Amino acid sequence: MKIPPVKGTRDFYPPDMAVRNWLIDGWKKVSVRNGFEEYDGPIFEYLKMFQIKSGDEIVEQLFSFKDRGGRDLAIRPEITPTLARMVNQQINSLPKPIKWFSVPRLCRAERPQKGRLREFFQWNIDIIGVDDVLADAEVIFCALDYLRDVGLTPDDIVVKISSRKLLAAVLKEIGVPKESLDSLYALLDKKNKLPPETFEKMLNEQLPDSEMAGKIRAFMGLETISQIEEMFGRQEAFDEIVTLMDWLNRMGVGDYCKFDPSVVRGLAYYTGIVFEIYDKASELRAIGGGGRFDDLLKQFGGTDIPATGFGIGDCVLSILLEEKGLLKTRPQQLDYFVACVDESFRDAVIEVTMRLRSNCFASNFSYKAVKLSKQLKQASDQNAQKCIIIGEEFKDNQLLVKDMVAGEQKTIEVDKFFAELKSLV
RNA sequence: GUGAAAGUAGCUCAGUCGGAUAGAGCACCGGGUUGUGGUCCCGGGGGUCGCGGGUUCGAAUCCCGUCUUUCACCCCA
Repeated sequence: MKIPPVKGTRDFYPPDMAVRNWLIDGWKKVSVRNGFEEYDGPIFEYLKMFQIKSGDEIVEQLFSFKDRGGRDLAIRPEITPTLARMVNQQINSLPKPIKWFSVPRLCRAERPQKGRLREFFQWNIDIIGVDDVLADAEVIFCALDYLRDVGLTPDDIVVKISSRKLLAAVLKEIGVPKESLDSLYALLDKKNKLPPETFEKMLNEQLPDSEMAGKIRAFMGLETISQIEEMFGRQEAFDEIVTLMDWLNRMGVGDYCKFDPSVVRGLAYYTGIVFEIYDKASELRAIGGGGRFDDLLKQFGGTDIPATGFGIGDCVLSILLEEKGLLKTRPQQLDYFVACVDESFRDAVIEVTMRLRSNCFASNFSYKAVKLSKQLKQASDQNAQKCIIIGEEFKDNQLLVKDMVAGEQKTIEVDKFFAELKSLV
């Protein structure tokens, strides 16, 4: 019986795995050089952990199950609740600020489509315990540090930045009642994702006052902070976003960043700076996004401590990098391939190979003592840097070492060869 | 969860007014007489045409269902 892979999942054959490793190694490397430490949690948690932050409707998007003790559990669709739980558990003993990162494997029971699968990897970084906007800048820098490192330029991607505080202030200025804010955020978040007519219709439904609706529409279309100041007067939240932009410029990533009031983020828990990273052509869904969530740890039963962070998934990013020709792989690398001219040298092949391996050199050999030309082909296929050819000269304790890149070869005494290797390690 | 399109070898695809042993390129395996790879030449294996049912003398081809993929919704933590 043939069993197909589960809907929305991927098999990682060695070439795919090489790409995945390259991608994730890059995330980890950049996290570490930005001063973040890696953490991880279990891949399943209590179902209710995921309801605290996102509500009941999210349960439909979860892979959930009962364990044998009747506990309601779910495979993690995000790692932020786990982060909150872990931080809260040891809040008093953790040195502040907490700068942690993780690359969790996540599952969401959504309908797969371009750039969205049911199982994926997501790079998360978070700074907990700093309410300075500098931390938001550092988080954005960290994302761009990676994206720039892999070769994406300001012509390829843009970080659209706004502020929940600013949005709240403007909506208050406009006269929107406080109780309509959350549902309005959800709608505004969709502005660029819906056809204009549909957005208009939904906006009018939520906000019958046409004067208010008009002002909101005008606000969403603004491109600079000073325009907002002209239209709505100076707001306290301005300083914060001006400072953020200033930091990003000083950090050298200002040309990737753009103020954009239409960035809202759908989730209710964001409290300050919010941002989303898009491909410049806007043909793909968001590459990633994040923002400040100062109340979240408290909601998870912890202390009142500020936090900011982001998440970037592997699916959309891979598509973009592939399109730009920037996707690299890290294929199999062999230091040595040990070949022999005929069957009589098989024992020597095994002996030499294992000795190389014991000295920490990646080495391989052919199970069948096929023709030397075939063995060399295998060596090429496996990207061996060098080949050791064992033939008649082995009887005089000599090895033939062939450089597969340069094509040169030389004979060397066995003991001398291994002595030189040791000095290399 | 809703709607649309697609599914033929490991991959990219050809093949349908319904007709005989279903093809190509790439990949894979083997060979090209003495101990040298990344090129070339020759040969080979591999498909119950996604799966199940129906119509028909006969189905890869037509119809229905189902699964998967892709696209658009819902959603996007």
